[in-house]
Amino acid sequence: MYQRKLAPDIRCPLEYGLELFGGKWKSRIICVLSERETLRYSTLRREMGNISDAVLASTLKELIRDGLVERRQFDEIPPHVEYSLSAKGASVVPILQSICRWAGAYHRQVGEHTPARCQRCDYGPGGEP
Amino acid sequence: MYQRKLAPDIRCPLEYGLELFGGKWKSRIICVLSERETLRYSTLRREMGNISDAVLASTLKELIRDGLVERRQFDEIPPHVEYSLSAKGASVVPILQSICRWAGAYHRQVGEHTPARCQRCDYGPGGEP
DNA sequence: CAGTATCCTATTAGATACTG
DNA sequence: CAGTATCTAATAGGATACTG
Repeated sequence: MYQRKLAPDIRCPLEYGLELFGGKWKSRIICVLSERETLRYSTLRREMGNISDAVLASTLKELIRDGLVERRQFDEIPPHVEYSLSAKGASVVPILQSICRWAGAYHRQVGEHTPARCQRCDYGPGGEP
Repeated sequence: MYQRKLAPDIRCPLEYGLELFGGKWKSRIICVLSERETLRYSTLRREMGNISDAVLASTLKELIRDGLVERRQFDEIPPHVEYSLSAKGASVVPILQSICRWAGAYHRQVGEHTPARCQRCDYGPGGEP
C-alpha cells in the first residue's frame, strides 16, 4: 500500500496563477471574451469550437469563482445570460499575448487543425502582429 | 456509444506555449534551473520537494524534447548528469516572472504548504521584488 | 436559452521496487 | 547516480440526454 494523496503542495504565486488561466480551455475563453464586450452563452459556445456544455459550464464556473469572468443574468423572455471579462480577467490578457508572441516564434503547424499562427492576434512564425 | 477521442483541436501559439511550460511541475523546474547554471539530477530532485523519480524523469524528457532544457552526461566514475536551461528555456523566465508578479497580487495563503509569497523571487501580496 | 445530470474515457500524477 | 518499470489513484475532459 502507498499513500493515496499528497499533502497540498508548496507552491508559489506562479503556480497559482497558472491554475487560474492554464488548462485546456481557460485561455481560449479569455481570448474570445477579450475581443467583445460581452457574449451570450450560446455565442461563446459557438466561438469556442467543439467544447461540450458540460465542460464549458464548469470551466466558466471556475473562472467566475476566481474572479476573472463576470456573469449577468437577464430574466426577460426569452431569458439570456451575458459573460464578460472582469478587470482582473482583462489584466491577464497582456500576459497571454506575451505567451502567444513567445510561442509563436517556435510553434509549427502540426496539422490542419493546429495552425501555426494565432487566428485572432496574428502571432506566428516570422510574423509580428 | 460516443466518440472516444476528439480530433486534435484548433489551437493558437498561446495554447501551444502553455503546454510547454504549464502543468504541475514544469514551471517549477524552470524556476529552479534558472537560479543555478547547472544542476545534477539528485540535487534538482531535492530542490523540487516531493516529486517522485517517475514524474521528474518524464517531465524532464518533455522539457528536453521541447528544447527548454539541456542534458549533459558525464561518463566518469561515479557517473553523473547535469541539467540546465537552454536559451529557449531561459527566454521563458521573464514570462514566468510576469505571471508570478500578476498572481502575487491575488494569491492568498491557503495553508502551511501554500505560502502566499514566492519563496525565490519574492513576489507576493503587497510585496514587490 | 442556458445550462444540469449522469455516465464514461483519457491523461496525468504518484508509490514502490528495481537496474546499468 | 540516475534513472526505468510497473502498478494504482486522482482528475480533467467528453458525450448525451434532459430541464427550469
